[in-house]
Amino acid sequence: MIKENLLLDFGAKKDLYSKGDQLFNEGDAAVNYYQVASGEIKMNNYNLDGKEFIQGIFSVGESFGEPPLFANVKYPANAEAITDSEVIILSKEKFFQLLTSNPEVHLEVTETLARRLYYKAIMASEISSQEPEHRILRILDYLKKHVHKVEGKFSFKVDLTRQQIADLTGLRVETVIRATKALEKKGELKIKERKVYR
Amino acid sequence: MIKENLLLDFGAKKDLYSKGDQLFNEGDAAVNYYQVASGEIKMNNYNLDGKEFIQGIFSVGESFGEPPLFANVKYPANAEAITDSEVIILSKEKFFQLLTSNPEVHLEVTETLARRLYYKAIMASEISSQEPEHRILRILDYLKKHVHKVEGKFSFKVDLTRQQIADLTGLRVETVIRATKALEKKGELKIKERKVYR
DNA sequence: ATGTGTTTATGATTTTGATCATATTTAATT
DNA sequence: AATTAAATATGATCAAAATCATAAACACAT
Repeated sequence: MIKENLLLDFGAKKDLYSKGDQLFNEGDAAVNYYQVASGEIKMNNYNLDGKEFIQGIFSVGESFGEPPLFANVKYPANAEAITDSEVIILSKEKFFQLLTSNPEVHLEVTETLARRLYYKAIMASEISSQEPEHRILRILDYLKKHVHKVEGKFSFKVDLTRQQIADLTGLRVETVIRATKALEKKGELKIKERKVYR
Repeated sequence: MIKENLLLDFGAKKDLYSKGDQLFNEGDAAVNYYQVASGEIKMNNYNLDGKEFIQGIFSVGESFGEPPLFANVKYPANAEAITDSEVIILSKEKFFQLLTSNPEVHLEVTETLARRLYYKAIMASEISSQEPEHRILRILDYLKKHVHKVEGKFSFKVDLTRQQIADLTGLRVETVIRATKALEKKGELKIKERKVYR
């Protein structure tokens, strides 16, 4: 996260998006730095049979879509507003100016990328093989520990639908529903008013 | 990749590893920057049932294991020499000194992380759902385009065993063997003297 | 209060990749 | 050259998740 004032100093603008709006699409060239000011943005892919895969969900303070700015590649996924959202946008050129004149911010950005890489590395190995129950627990544990940063049993209320969990894990809704029930029976998680707690 | 001389200037040392040697293990704290001088290093995980998942394979000039230096997390995977290898090692402190006094190198490191993130993003969505043939093609196409950087049909000789392809995609050897054969029949790839060409 | 859409739920069936077993070919080692 | 090990190959069976079908519960808008 880069301080809002600093971004505005370098000419960033705030944009409003309504639920369902697309910010950019897979294959687009990357020309901006994006940071969530309010609401939630998801990055996702749709594969050939129309099935969605959610790369990540970004909330207030989090940036997204920076890697292609550095790597000079096209966006590997789409960005879509999950809820009505405000997003701070800074052009690529000005973003790099900002980094050059603020090395400590550059280091923070690198750290952000490193953290995301860490997440992807873990998910890659978990998703590749493990059974459904394993995949679900790993995703939930990651969100609990690294995104929402809460501790204690069942202290994390998972604010995702079964469908979204499916899209994060590459499973099917029915499988997620059955697996979460099985996990509740095993005491790995709680289900209260249809919401999952971990 | 950071220039060897620059690394040595900052006090880096070269170490020799024999095929099969472990450089670090999942869960270890990250204390060094690593860069391959010769040979090949892989980073991998073993899941509960002993199945291997290969996070990446790094050849001469490539660095690995940097993210945890920035993100202050434990290694998410092991590092093992695939062949006898020489590796340049620089301590975390000196690595950061190097970055601070060489901002352009820092930018290159960030770019490396960004590229790897791009790869992981693509793989995550491909691996999550697609059928085996799809997964294999995507991995091969990525290696062809982004790692070996060759163009033209069947111009890329895949220097991986069927087992390694399986470990990269999260599939089983038998599945990879059958899928590659099916792909050859479809004209998507060539098999010459047991080697796959894409 | 009623209707509409979304999310969760559950059973039956199908499909596909994993698993098991075993064989053949090629490469490495003595 | 002979032996051993590694990699590729292939058929048969099994298991598990996807798929299909359908229903119930809930959220919300009118």
